Amino acid sequence: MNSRNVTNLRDVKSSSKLAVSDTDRLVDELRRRIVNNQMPPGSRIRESELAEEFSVSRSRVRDAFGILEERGLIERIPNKGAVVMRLEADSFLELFDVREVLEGLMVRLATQNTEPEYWDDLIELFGNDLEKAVAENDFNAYMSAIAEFRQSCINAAGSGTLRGLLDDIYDRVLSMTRRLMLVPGRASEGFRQHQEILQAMRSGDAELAEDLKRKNIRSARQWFLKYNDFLL
Amino acid sequence: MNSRNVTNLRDVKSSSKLAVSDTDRLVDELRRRIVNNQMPPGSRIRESELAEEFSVSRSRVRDAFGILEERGLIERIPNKGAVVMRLEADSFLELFDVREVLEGLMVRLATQNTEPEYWDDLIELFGNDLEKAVAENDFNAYMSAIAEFRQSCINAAGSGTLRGLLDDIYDRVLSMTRRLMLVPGRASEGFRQHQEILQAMRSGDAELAEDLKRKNIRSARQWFLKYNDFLL
DNA sequence: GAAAAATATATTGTTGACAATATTATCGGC
DNA sequence: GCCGATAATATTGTCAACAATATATTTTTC
Repeated sequence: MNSRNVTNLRDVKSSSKLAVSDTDRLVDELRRRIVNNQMPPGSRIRESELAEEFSVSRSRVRDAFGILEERGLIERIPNKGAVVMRLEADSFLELFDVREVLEGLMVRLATQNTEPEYWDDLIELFGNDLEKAVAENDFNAYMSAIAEFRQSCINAAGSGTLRGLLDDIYDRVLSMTRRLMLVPGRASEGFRQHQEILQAMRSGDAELAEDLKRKNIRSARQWFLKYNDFLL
Repeated sequence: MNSRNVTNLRDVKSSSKLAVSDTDRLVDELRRRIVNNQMPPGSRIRESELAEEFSVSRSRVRDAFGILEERGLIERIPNKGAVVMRLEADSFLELFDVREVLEGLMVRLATQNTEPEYWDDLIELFGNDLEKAVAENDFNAYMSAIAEFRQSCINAAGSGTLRGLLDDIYDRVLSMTRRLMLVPGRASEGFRQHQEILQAMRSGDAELAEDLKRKNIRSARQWFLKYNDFLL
């Protein structure tokens, strides 16, 4: 967190244009590459390479590495260098556990803090068109819809603390989320679950929404467990 | 999270003796000073001062600042320096919200992963002696008991991811926890709640334990709300 | 020819010097 | 005496050279 309060780096950057340092840019770009699997887990990253590519001094790269390390995206081994963190099955299960409670909290707060109409746009987004797209395996459309849902919820929840925690976790599970979507049946189930959650939110039932969101993550966890041989 | 997997810095350091860098030591000491209010919120911290005091180069201090910043303990303002983060009432309420779900998860997992006997020591610790101590306002005894409870739960839960999140939050709320203890009635209520939670854990009822822990945090939140004029 | 030792190379870790910026002190005008 | 401009100081930000460490290569020895 930089010129920031309790919320984390990205928020402030997106809300206040100025003061994006070299380090911040580096962090952002490396984060992008990691979550897009352009730098797959286990990849070695050399400081000097990046310094040259981005035309910055090695110190900046070093600072960026420090932040990425603290976020759990890379691992630094003294005198050996940095490698993209490799997540094991255990870690994913742990992440599912914390996601269950945190995303549950997210939708509860979001529901409590908004008028029912706030959700109409999302309900429309999760309508027949998207259902068809999901049925036809258009995962990009589904992914961006999920992302929008997530973003709207975080904004509505209005907790910088929660946003910070969720953002950190999100980076670590994104690639897995995408792979999980490929498992036959998972996407359409997830779609339906999101519809149900949105209905609960629209009707203002925060407790129900929380419960449904938790069930949603728990079911994703089940699919992961069942297919983790293929997913990891 | 450093030469470390998903867990965070402190864990690894405490489990593997070697490789405690200057930076790590600095982070630890500064963290201690901040949570003990030796450096109260709003305090300005100068890099060169610390560099001299610890006989390290300013770069190390800088690295440490980066980590503390990412953890939300200090705020860095470009070209102006670092100040200890000042938490507002809103932030505390946000922290209570996330604590509620995360500590709930903590006791649920802890209960699931242990044999009933695991909790006997803690149950004894939270016995008549401690009750008397609390009644006589011996807050140090109570604080360390709470800390032990917490640590046992985290260990039993066995999730590095969760531990990392809780540790981060802990640092930010410790000073508030201590102040809240001074409010007449809060300490003894908290004590009783912990006894109940321990009973639930001892009997293996994970769901109940989670529910009780959540109620525990929620009641702390209520007290905070009621007395925040005095607490902040 | 294989294993061990010694050398060479590459990469990370650390530092102190310098540049950029903000804060404080000084001075002159009214 | 007070306000604004300007200089002096202090503090953070950046960098490039050097040291320490690990890895790869070559040489030596049996």
